[in-house]
Amino acid sequence: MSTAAREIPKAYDPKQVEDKWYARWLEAGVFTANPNSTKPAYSIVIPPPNVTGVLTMGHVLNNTLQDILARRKRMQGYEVLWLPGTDHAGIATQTVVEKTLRKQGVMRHRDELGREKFLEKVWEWKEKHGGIIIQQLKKLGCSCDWSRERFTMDEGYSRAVLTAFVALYRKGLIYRGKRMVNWDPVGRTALSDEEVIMTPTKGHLWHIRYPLADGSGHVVVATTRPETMLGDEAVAVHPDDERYRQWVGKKVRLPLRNKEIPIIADAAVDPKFGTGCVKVTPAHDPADYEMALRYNLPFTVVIGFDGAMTAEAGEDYAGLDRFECREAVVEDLQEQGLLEKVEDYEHNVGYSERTHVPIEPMLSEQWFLRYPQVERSLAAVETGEIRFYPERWVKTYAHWMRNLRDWCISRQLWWGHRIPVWYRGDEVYCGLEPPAGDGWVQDPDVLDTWFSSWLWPFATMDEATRNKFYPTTDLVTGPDIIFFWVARMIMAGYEFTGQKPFHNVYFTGIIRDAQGRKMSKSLGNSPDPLDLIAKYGADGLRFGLMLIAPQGQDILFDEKRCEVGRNFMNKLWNAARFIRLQHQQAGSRARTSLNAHDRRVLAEMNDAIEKVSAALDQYKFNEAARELYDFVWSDFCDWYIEASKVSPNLEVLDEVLRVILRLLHPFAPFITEELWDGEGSIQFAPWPEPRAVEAPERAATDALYELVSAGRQLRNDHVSDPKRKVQFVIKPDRHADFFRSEIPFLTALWNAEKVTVDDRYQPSGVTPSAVTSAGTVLLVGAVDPAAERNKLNAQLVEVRQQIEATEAKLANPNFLQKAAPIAVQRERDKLARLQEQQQRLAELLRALG
RNA sequence: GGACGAUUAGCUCAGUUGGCUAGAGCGCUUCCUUGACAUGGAAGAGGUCACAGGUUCGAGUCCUGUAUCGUCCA
Repeated sequence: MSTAAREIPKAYDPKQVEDKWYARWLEAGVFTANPNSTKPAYSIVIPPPNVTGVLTMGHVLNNTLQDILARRKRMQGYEVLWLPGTDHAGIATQTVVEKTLRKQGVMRHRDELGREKFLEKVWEWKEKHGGIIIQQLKKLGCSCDWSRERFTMDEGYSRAVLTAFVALYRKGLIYRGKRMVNWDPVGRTALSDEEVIMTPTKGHLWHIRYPLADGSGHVVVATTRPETMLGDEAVAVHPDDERYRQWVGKKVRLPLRNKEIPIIADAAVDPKFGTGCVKVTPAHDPADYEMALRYNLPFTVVIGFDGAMTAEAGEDYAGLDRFECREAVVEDLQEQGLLEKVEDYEHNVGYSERTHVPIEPMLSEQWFLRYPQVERSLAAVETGEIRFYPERWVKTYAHWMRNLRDWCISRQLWWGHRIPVWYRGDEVYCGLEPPAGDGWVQDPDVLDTWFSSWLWPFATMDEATRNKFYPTTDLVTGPDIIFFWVARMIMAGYEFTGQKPFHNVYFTGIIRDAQGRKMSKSLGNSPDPLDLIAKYGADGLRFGLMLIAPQGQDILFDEKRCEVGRNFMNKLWNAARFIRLQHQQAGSRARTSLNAHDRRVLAEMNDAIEKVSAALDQYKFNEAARELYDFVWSDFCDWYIEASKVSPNLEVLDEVLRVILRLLHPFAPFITEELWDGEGSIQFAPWPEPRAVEAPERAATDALYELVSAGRQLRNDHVSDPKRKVQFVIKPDRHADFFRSEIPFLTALWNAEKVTVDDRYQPSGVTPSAVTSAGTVLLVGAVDPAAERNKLNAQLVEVRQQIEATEAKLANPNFLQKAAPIAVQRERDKLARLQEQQQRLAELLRALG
């Protein structure tokens, strides 16, 4: 082995390569987008991860896809902007910081610190833990323009958020009002409808007797939340319900509270629920709230913002937690003989997305937004002005857009953009700056984080950048935030820029573990991507993931996938290593002197270019990855490199490798850069285009490869000693001259002593043989005649079955008449081939005696 | 209850507008360290394409229904 060859390690080690190249790329500034470039623009904005978050498999998937898009466009000659950044994630970050400060004994509740002091602590936290995820994205190889990194709480961005608020306020789209909202008693804040997760929960249905005020009996109401009865203001039945018609207008005496409340009739009551007679708690149930408005019922608040019972609940219950109170109420009802029965009951309970506790419907003063540009945003997606991939998400989007309810945008948090509204007595002022004069007090609430991120595609850009790169080209995100983010960005885009924010939206799948469970921190089933990168390399992780990420389907992730990716990189490494070693040896045919293998691989390379390009154009990343995998491993390594060992054509080897590296670069940026020997960085090497090639003899090479496999099988079945040199004879039915010219190739791949092509060969005695579609392969040497006969008979049975099936088809006049002529011809050809094989098998059997 | 998706080898998935003998990877069995690669090579076993109808000369592929699983919405 020459010294040069020894310098190329046998196994690919990504550690030696990845960090080195990323540092060089940063140094060269190759990711920085130039707004003055004359190249066509291509842009993506990153879905900003939580600033204090860490990289998850979901991020790996999402950002690999974006990087593939960005890198390919760079190669295709676009000026690419991939704009990164992070999100302040109001409630999530505040919750985490509060928890930590409590654990450190700094405070029990944030009120002890006060707003300013607390925010200082959050910023400290952000400085310490923010940016981890950015470093992780770099490890993954993401080609973001880091010079444009943004944070939703940055000064400029904050100003954009407040400006948007003021504009919408002045348009009358933002208003303040006392409404029934989703209250998170642990986070102590209101939430939007989207932040409530409905979860089927096992509970009970309590049937409670409410005595009639006139003492003439009782009605039975069914409820899943008995503690709310303390705030009941009516009992309701459906107006058409015959069972209760005579009760309507009477009064019942509310147990435990000893007050009279009316029985009303309302069409909102479901007569099939429970007894068909329901309690009405105006202050603690959205449906009851609506009913109360219709009937002018009072709103008695019995549960406070902290989730504990208020004084209105009565002295027996005031101060109890809502769930303790439930038990107490049930116990008391039971004692008074008013509990008719208890059933097990499963129903949907809303949980806070963040704190995971049951949401409390609560009457409270909040800010709401009437969504702008709804019609236009809906039409844009339905007409394909904005395209969704996969398209089926259009329906989900449209359904949500058609059933919009005003967005509760205020949060009772401190970490976030403070609402730009000031009060003085009855005066209200909305503006970017506090109004002049004394005595103005700013609204204490902050805005929903999504009220800032819906501006992300344009508020992250300065004017020059916007002129070049807005509207952005592609957005890559998960379908779980289609309402939270995607839909709202579209509305914001039209409202504030008059344009759509992006042309295409690609929705990824959700990453699950091997058992199909969603990856989550609490389950501990989510691997740390950095560990995976350390073990398999970023390229291996990326490629392994891409192979299993079908468009819009959920992805069952298993670490095995990374092995596939790593192994593929090693395979590629070694193919390149082989070519380098060849360069050090004498003897190569000229580029112009192509043999059948060269022509074939060049034609297959063209197919690969076309298929990979087409797949990427349609966002079918896994198809592109699979095509590359198959082309590299099977066509290039298994067949072409093997043929090259017999007769190399170095220029073709180099050419194919260079195309492979370029096609693979978006998926595996590091190894392809390392192996690239062209001018400059591979990042700006032109994306390959198919070019005219000499027609490959596909039928002949197919037949040749079939012969190779048949011969190997004979060897495997009949020769136990792998070192033993054997002799093969081919009795060709076609391609005889070609086979003859490929004797060196066959000899090498069969590890044979001698290969002969002879169409008149007559075996003496028992000779193991195999019939292929282009001829018979015989392995010269004695074997067990019975075993040979069995094998041939088995093959004969199979061939006969196929002959019968094909004959039946061709005997069908309908088929002959109606099928496409080419389909008929195919069947005829197939039959002829099969009959030929049958004949060969019969001959061999006869020869065996 | 509504919408959408899935159901093909032990596992995870391909399978274009219906048309050669339904493919791949992993796993499994046998053999192999031969000068690219054991992160590898060769060969093999393994499938009633969820079920039931229908359309068609022909259905894994199209239509209808059913079942199971998943996601979103109410």
